[in-house]
Amino acid sequence: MTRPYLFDLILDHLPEAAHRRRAWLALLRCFTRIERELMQHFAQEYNSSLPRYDVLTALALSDNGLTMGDLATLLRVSKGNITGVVRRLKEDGLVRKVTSRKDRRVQSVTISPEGRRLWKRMHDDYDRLISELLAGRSDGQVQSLTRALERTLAAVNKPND
Amino acid sequence: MTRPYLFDLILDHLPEAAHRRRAWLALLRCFTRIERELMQHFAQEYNSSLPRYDVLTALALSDNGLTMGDLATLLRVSKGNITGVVRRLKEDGLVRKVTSRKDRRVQSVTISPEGRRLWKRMHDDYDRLISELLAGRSDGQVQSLTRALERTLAAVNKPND
DNA sequence: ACGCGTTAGTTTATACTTAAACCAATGCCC
DNA sequence: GGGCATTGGTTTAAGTATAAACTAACGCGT
Repeated sequence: MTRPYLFDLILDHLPEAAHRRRAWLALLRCFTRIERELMQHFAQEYNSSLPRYDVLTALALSDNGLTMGDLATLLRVSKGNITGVVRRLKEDGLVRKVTSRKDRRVQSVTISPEGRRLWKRMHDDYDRLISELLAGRSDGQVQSLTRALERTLAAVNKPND
Repeated sequence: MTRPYLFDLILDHLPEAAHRRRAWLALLRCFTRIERELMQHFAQEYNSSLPRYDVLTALALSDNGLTMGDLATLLRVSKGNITGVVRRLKEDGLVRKVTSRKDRRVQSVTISPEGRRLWKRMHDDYDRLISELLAGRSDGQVQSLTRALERTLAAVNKPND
């Protein structure tokens, strides 16, 4: 019925006891399913993308602007990546970028009024979409999933010694 | 202590009741954390990538080879994407690609012996890495996470009625 | 056999991503 | 103040991703 999917193929070849591999597969599917929904919505509705939204979010939530390095650290991406995304946002008038007077190596990036307006709309849409996508689960089920994921993340971050 | 992270910034600005947004944030963090680990390992160890591994996996688990369209459907990516990844795998001698004699539009892609050898190593590594990353969680905890994710995915796939 | 819609894949244009090389400004240390 | 390591960002090269335009082959109906 549903289109064939690589992960079903993998699942068929997985020993019953591969619990962790199954968990990762479930995580991967769940993530990519939701991410794709968000991505397509942003593309159609705003001709924009999740990386652009992330940069705008970082700037919108930071009062005094951020440097390129701040952005790279916050978003966990390379500095070269930030250079490109910010350049395109600037071309669209959504952010400003000025060289710091104290240290001429430093670029200070701030969100423009149009940028903030767009961000607000995207932000609301994002929340609404997530709510809709997860509407089939009760608050309790959602919170229990959150706890399981947070504990898993914590366990991954400090590997057992 | 840990480096500042956009998602912590967002979390600070989130109303207590945004359960679904919190769940998505947790899912996103957990996923990207593990994916990054896999990606870096594949890059360093095999000078390769997850998309390449995915294509090799699809071919390794399919007995008679696959067409470009089959690969695109299985991996849920565009056909143009497959064209590029398969071309590079072919250049590295990991796959073969021959035009079907029945229908000269169709390309039949198969994994080469070297491709299968590499895939086996990557596959074992992949399993091992996932096991290590999730070693801090008990089998029961892992299975409970899997169930929660699978139910969430099912709920996302058939929106509320 | 001709035309024509459909299908399979490739190409193109653009964006996002990284790592690594590079450039320029800073700030130290003597 | 001259040299030099460090730091902040950009550039470059390559891979990954999409959508949309395109090409070639098929197959069907007449």
